[in-house]
Amino acid sequence: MTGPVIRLLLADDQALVRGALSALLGLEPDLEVVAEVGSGDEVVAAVLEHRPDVALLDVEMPGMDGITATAEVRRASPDTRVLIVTTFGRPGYLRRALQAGASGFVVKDTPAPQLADAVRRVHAGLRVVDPDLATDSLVAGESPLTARETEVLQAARDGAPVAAIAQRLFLSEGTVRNHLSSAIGKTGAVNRAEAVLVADGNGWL
Amino acid sequence: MTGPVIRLLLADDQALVRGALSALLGLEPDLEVVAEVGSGDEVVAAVLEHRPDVALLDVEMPGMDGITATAEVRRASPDTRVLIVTTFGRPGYLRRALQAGASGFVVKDTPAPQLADAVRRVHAGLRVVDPDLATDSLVAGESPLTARETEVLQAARDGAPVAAIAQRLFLSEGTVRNHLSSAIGKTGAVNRAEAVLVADGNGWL
DNA sequence: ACCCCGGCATGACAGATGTCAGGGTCGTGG
DNA sequence: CCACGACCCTGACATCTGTCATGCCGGGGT
Repeated sequence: MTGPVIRLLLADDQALVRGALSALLGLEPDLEVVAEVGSGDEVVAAVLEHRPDVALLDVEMPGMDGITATAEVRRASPDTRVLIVTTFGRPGYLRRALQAGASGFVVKDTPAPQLADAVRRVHAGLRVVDPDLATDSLVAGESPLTARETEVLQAARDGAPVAAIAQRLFLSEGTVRNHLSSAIGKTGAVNRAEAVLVADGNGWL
Repeated sequence: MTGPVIRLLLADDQALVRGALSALLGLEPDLEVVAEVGSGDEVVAAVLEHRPDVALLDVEMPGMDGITATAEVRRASPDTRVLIVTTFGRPGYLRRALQAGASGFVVKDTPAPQLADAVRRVHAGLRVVDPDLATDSLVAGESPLTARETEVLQAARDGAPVAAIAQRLFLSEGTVRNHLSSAIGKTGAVNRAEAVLVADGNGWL
């Protein structure tokens, strides 16, 4: 092995998955995992300390989500490329990750041998996105919800009644009902519960 | 390496995670992954074909959940022990998995080096359960919901209105409302949305 | 026999949800 | 300046949700 090694950072809150991915990538002679972190807010510090070539970030992590961490990494270490590795291929996630500066986006349904390939392509400056997911992203489009509607729908996630949401967000109950109604209409749902599922599934929340 | 090898089967619907676990366990000289499947309904056939010593099963899989697959495996191949490896350490899952015949239950938050240890202990006839999870299980207890209440609450998961649930389950709307009301009371929730979350979080659905 | 329990059903009703109309304020762009 | 969109608010109202009381049926246990 005389060629250069691609240095990697892994960020995933599930320790077992993180360790397994490290083992998988560690089998590749041209890849080396130099750091692993379990929460989003540890990513940038680890990037600055270890200077990886490619950071593989999960989306849903405690402390900071992978998309926000992507933007931070790109700002703090422009030479580090980001590959998102996530359970849910939600169109909104794809769009926002690419806008945040990610070079690639793979879902955990991807066959294992393809991950090392994706890492190498990202490292070589290419963009790696599943074509089906790209299509879904075009179909789902950008979130039709205003920031406030998104916030109210987020608050409605756990079934909170209008009064509780109004209290939590310092709004009147009528305003909350209006925002929910609007979000229900924009997502084509029959009620708030379904609106939450639609928006969540599209990565709009 | 002169000792015996423990033969493993992996079942997880996420190809990347499955492959990564295979790589992780494959690093152990006394472990050998002899089969991998991506859905629950493929588990038994693969067990019968490959005769693994230990089957590592995820819970939430298409085709058949890992708990049902556990019972099937234990019936079809009593010499094969089952280790559940799951994202969600829900108390109800733990209880039902052990009752179905699983010898171990680990969550994906478990540090990677502990997985091989867990496999060896299960193979040696020991039982492997996280003590915190066992405590949660005792606290949460068995589901207080009747089968019918569970079924109605399941149907309510995606926000379906009462009329739609009644139609889907061939019940009257009044009966659906009664079952939902009962489930809300038993879970201590304020409405059906919260009841779904409570029951889900406890592994009762 | 009776009793208990779970499941299903009906009906009444209070409160919550969602829709719609209308109005005001603020910031942005032409 | 005006127009527009986002946000917030109020009020009216139809519909849905959840609760409660009541009753019937079937199965299992004593």
